[in-house]
Amino acid sequence: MAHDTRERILDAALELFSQNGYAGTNIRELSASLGLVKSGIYKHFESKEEIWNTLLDRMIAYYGERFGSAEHLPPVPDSPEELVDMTMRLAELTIRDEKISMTRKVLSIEQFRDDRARALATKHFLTGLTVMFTHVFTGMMDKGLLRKDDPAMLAFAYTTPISALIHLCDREPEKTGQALAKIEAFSRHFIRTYGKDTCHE
Amino acid sequence: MAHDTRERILDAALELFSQNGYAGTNIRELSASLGLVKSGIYKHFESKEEIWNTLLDRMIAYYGERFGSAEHLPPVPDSPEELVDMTMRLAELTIRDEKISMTRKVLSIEQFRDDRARALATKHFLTGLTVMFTHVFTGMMDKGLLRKDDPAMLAFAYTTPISALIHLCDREPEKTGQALAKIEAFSRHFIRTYGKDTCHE
DNA sequence: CATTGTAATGAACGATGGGTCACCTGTCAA
DNA sequence: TTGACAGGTGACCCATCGTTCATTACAATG
Repeated sequence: MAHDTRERILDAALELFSQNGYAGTNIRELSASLGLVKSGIYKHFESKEEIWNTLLDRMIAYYGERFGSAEHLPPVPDSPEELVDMTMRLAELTIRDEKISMTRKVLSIEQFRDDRARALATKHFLTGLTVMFTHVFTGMMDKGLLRKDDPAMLAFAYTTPISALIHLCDREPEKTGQALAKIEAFSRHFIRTYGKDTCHE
Repeated sequence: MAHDTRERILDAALELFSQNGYAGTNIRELSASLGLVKSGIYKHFESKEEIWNTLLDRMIAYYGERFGSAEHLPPVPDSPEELVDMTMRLAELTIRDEKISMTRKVLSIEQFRDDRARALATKHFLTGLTVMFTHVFTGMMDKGLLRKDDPAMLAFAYTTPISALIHLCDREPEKTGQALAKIEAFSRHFIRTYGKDTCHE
């Protein structure tokens, strides 16, 4: 019970912060959204800022254990089609998972005023995916599925367009369908371009 | 003088909003940053919200006349090197121009709570550059500088990675040098991949 | 010179923000 | 049964928020 409320506060805070930002959220509506009165919050956190810092701690820790460690690197695909599959699974997950989506929104909002949010935003939006797909593409080149090229550059060229579409979904969720279709089209186009057997004259 | 102060208020508001967001900015520090007392603001705007709306009007109008009209489409390059040049000029401009950079920051912060900011963010971050480079690449294919391919897809694949690096510069300005270098490297890599005479076996 | 209008001031206002505190309630261990 | 304590309540505190207003400073106009 004790722990439960603390977790519920963090959940609600993430939701509100991802909509209105830290400064745009007040303790009254935060507590109200949990069906308790505002002073109740202070039994679990000593200040609004502590809620924010705890939330950031969680986001940083979650990201670290989920994407930061080597053992969570995805398996190297055995065919171009498997790359598309893997990409789509990853994209759908990261778009549809409410918590991950809200985390991205919060980072978008707070990245310019909080240094830890700034650093995590760069990981989330740029370097994380690039590192992951550098590994994937290195493996695919070894297997002869991709032509020899700079895997880090390919990873960068592959993940940033997808990332842009993920951001679009955060901003305009009603375009999720189109965005996913575009991700798939892009993924196939990418393979057509960089696949081993491809030669355009 | 009259008009001047109004403009200075808008400039200062853009700067503060881009750092702390609309909710995180108060009229006192806004007026203080202009060397006047807070009530002075209300001779020029009737509310904080009117400042925000005026600022958004300006951003929307500026974007429309700057990137929205057909006559502002860039000339089609006559060589691959010219594409790199044009890209670098555009990137440096958009990164180093304080007002444009602050506009992007504001849109990042406010995109989830204001519908007009949401729409403008999608233009700024995604569709604007794509439309522009669809035109460029169509022209380059006609001139035989790029292999035949879907120009919209190429434009998407070309502009979104650059856009990601521009966002990085907004977030971590000290990385501007590396980011620009990476943009150039990416641009050259892109041409090596899609240039007409290229054939990887 | 008097007048008129505009920009700026500083004191004040009500509303709302985050945070505190004394109190109540139910649970559980001794 | 009792006592301690965690979790929740409502009244309250004070700083700060956006905003108003009577007044002043001053430039331009007649």
